Amino acid sequence: MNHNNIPKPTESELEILQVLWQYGPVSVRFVNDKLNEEREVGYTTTLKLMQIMADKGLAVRNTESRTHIYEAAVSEADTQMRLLQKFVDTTFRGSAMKLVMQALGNHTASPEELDEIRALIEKMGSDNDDE
Amino acid sequence: MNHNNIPKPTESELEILQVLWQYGPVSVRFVNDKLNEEREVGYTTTLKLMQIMADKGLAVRNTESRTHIYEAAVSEADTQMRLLQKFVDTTFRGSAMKLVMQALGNHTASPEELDEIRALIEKMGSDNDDE
DNA sequence: GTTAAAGTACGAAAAAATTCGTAGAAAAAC
DNA sequence: GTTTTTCTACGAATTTTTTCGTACTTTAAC
Repeated sequence: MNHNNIPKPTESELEILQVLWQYGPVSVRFVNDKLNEEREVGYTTTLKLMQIMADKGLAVRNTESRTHIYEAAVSEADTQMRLLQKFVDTTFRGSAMKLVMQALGNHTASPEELDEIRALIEKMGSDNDDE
Repeated sequence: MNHNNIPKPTESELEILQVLWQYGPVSVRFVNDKLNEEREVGYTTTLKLMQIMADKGLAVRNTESRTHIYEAAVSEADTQMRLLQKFVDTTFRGSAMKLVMQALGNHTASPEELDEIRALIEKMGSDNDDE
């Protein structure tokens, strides 16, 4: 089935997407093994989930060989952005800044990371005439 | 019922918590009206949810008068932190920095907000001119 | 060739979350 | 005082998500 608007992944689907994003086109067996490093999941459970994901358009699969190979059909950055948007809305009532402050305050950042953010801030401050 | 470890709120429960956090101790009617500003929700639906929340320990209620008054039993900041932690893990694979960059990059920040972040970064011990 | 192992398909059970209908009590309106 | 409105209680239907059992097919091992 080919849906035009891809829905947001569920928790379990996101776990699988993480594996697909990290390791590229892989088999169900591979994904299931990865998931089982964290928690016990049955093989057919993972299989079913990945089939559903293919159905929803979250993943694509190559069925040429008997062992189907799955690949993410949505980009990591896009998905993160979508989920972040929703998360900011529901949890931080839309205040991205509050989220940033909380995340920053809670995390021990390295000087390099802080420099990165500093650079981004400078860039944002200089050309904020667009968007 | 009094649970000792309060579970993380579901999506719907979080919506209700937002109202409780913003408006303090209020009635079910009040919460339901607020929710209906966004989307249609039946009164008994909201009622049931709030009863469940009281049961779980997410909210407390005063049943002295016929109209029960509900109040959040978990703090906004704590809950945000808990949910943020989980969100960073599942969506950004634990990289708070990537989340911050994404959130910053996606949001049009005011100069005041940027100053706030700049200040926070300075405070985090970044007064070194390395690299 | 037979047996065992590894795959997919798929329905359906189980679990979790959401929504609602109905009953009955209390308060308000008339 | 009767009727109407407003509230809680609560079971249960619905929907969504997750998990799994079983059947069947293909490949690998022996």
